[in-house]
Amino acid sequence: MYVQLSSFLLVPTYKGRHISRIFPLLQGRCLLFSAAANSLHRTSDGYENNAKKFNFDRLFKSCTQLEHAKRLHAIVVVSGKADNIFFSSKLVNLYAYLGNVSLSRHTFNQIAKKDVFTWNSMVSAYVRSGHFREAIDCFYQFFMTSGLRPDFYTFPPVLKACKNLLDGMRMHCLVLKLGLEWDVFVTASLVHMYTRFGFLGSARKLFNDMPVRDMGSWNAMISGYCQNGNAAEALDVLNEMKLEGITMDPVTVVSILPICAQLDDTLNGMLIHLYAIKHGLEFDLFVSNALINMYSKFGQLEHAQKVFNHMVERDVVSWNSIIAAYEQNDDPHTALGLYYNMKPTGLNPDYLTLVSLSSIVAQLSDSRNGKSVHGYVLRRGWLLKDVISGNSIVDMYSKLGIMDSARAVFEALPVKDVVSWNTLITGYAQNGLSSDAIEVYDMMQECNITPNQATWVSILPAYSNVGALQQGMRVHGRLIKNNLYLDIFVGTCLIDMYGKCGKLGDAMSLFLEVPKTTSVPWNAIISCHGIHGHAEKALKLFREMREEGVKPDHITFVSLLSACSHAGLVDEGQWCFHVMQAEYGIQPILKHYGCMVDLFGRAGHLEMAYDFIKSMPVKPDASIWGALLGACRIHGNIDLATFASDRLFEVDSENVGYYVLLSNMYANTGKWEGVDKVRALARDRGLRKTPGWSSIEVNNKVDVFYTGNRSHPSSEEIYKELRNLTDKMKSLGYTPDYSFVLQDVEEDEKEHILMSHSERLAIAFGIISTPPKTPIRIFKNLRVCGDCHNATKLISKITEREIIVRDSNRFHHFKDGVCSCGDYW
DNA sequence: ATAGGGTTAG
Repeated sequence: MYVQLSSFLLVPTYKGRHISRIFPLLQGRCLLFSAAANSLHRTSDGYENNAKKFNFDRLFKSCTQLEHAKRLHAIVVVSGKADNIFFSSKLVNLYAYLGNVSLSRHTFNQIAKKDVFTWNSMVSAYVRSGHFREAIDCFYQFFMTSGLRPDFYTFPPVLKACKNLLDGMRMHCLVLKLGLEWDVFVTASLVHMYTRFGFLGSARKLFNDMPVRDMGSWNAMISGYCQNGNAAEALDVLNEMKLEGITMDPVTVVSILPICAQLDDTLNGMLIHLYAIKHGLEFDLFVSNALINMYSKFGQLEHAQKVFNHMVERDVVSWNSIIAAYEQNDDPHTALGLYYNMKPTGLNPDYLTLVSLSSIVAQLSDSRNGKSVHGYVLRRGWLLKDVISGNSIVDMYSKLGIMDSARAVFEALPVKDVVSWNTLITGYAQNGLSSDAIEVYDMMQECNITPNQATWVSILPAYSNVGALQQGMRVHGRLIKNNLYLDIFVGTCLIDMYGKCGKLGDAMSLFLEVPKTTSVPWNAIISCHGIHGHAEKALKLFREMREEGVKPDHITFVSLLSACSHAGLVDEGQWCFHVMQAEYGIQPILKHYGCMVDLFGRAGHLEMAYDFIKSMPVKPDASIWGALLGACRIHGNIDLATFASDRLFEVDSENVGYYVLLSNMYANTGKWEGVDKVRALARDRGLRKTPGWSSIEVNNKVDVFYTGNRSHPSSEEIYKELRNLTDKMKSLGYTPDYSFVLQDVEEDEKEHILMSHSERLAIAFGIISTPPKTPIRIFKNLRVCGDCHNATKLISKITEREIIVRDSNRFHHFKDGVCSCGDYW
């Protein structure tokens, strides 16, 4: 027999760890062979003791690869043991354990006379390999056709396989019918089943009625509460357990740690860590993984890293956790380094590794590796199998600004959940493509997907961005119905939406309703007053915020400083800048410096602005020089402008706006060669002028107008109305200001160019498509043109309409021939 | 001989 078997059993890759413990004297390539042969021999010869010693169980457990299992199977067959229920059922289990359930099934089918153990093995094989549907089917086949009675070994796996409450309750009935509820394992499994479907009451009742509870029962109840986010109840059960003198085991610790993370309870988290050390659970794989995740959520990366370093054994979850820890705490470089360190360990990245990786490349703005990540996920088939993988790729492309790819991946997803939609909507909104965001949101509605908080938080800013007040109000109504409008994030978005759509009063009354414990809603309302030019009110709100003990953050001060600069409140702006550092210890960032330069410059204190730049402790970037340049344009200081623009282009700005600004200054002074120079520079750097557009919402629909656009259905009427208005304006003393025409063309042509600016097209469309005297609200993506500003004042007088124009900078409220900005902007 | 309860996420 030895000779016969040896041909099967040349095992070149076998890791001899388990076997060499059993056979310290036998080592080498044929270990498995010897052990198997010995074991079989003695068993069949009736050497009971030896059979136990060299038991097959150890051998089965030592099979770590499918090849080993197949060889073992061969031994069983060759030695005529294929009909032995024990060996065959073991093989059924083994194949399932090694991930090949079809071989399990095949082996199972070969068994002529199946007993309860055999059926149990098959059922649990399906469950272990994740084939829940098949497990349930197999169970019913067992129950209905085999003539055997399922026993208390059958139900724990079957209950795990139930994928909805109905299945679970049916099983519960069967358990009662078969009188198996006395078994701790069975009842604990029922408890777990009920918690999985959120039926915590039923679970708790079963748990309370248990006459005996083992560790697994306690853990089922505690983890049930934890996974449903019921931290308080989980802690109650934990205390009850402690009172009965039972201590936590690794499973309890692992269930409870995410709760500490969720509650941001650093103290208890560390106490449990100490407990784990004291009870020798420190090096448990699951415990360590859970600790890494918890410390990561606390933001304590050193602790997470320490746990990781001290681990004796690491699996994919360990690596995923430590990579995600750095990725989510804004350290993509370290995270990427860890990813590369993972490779040589021989562990294969799984889909969650790639989820982190996609976020890493997005944070690094690494488009090239973004494509590789996409390819990797695609090749593995994860994109089709798992929504989360797909969503993470859509998110990655959105963050990289490649919306076409994001859209393509989204379209190809076989299953889209609410997160998929949210990700795409947020992607468009964050990339400034508001109308695309709205279009996707409308599609989502048509597909009957129920939006959630994240949806509102991304669609509302898109509405405020194009001034879709009516649609925004519709969402507001819906939120009132769902009682979500007082949610701090949604509420803030609504405030922002009303503020940016010109309804400052509505923004304010909402602000009074939402909880105001953090700076978030305060920042929104302060910034809204700022863009409306109400700097005094913004300052008053800031004082109230201080009185209520809410700590301002750096965004609060950006809003305040910008409010002061738009209103020309130089002293107040300086006061804010001082308070920010002296009272709140907030170090100014470039945005704050930019606001200060703007504050001085706009008010005409160009020297002060320049001195301020020289006194800055950080290197000025393009936005700083851009602010100075903008001020120079307002106050016509060509020399300083030339100086500022030289500095500006030294720092290699990517912002087209500054090139346009400088080119405009040259154009205004007739220096066309300067214009050409700047345009060439922008072209060399691959920058294209942002096309100007204006939008207006009429009848729940947003219309967008580009400068000179004639493709609108009402184009004829719009130009007719504009010619009509221009005539009336001229009789009121309007003369076109050609300094805003940036092309070197004839005068007639210039007048036409001014008339077809996008803001004027939108206003004219508003006039012809709404009833007389209705207010008109216009949005412009760039700054409003100076000549259009003058013209709009007159149009508001001629048509007796309020015209509210929001540009990239602030609001202009035109009424009776004057603008709320007092021509200071 | 066969079983339950556990960590990572867009």
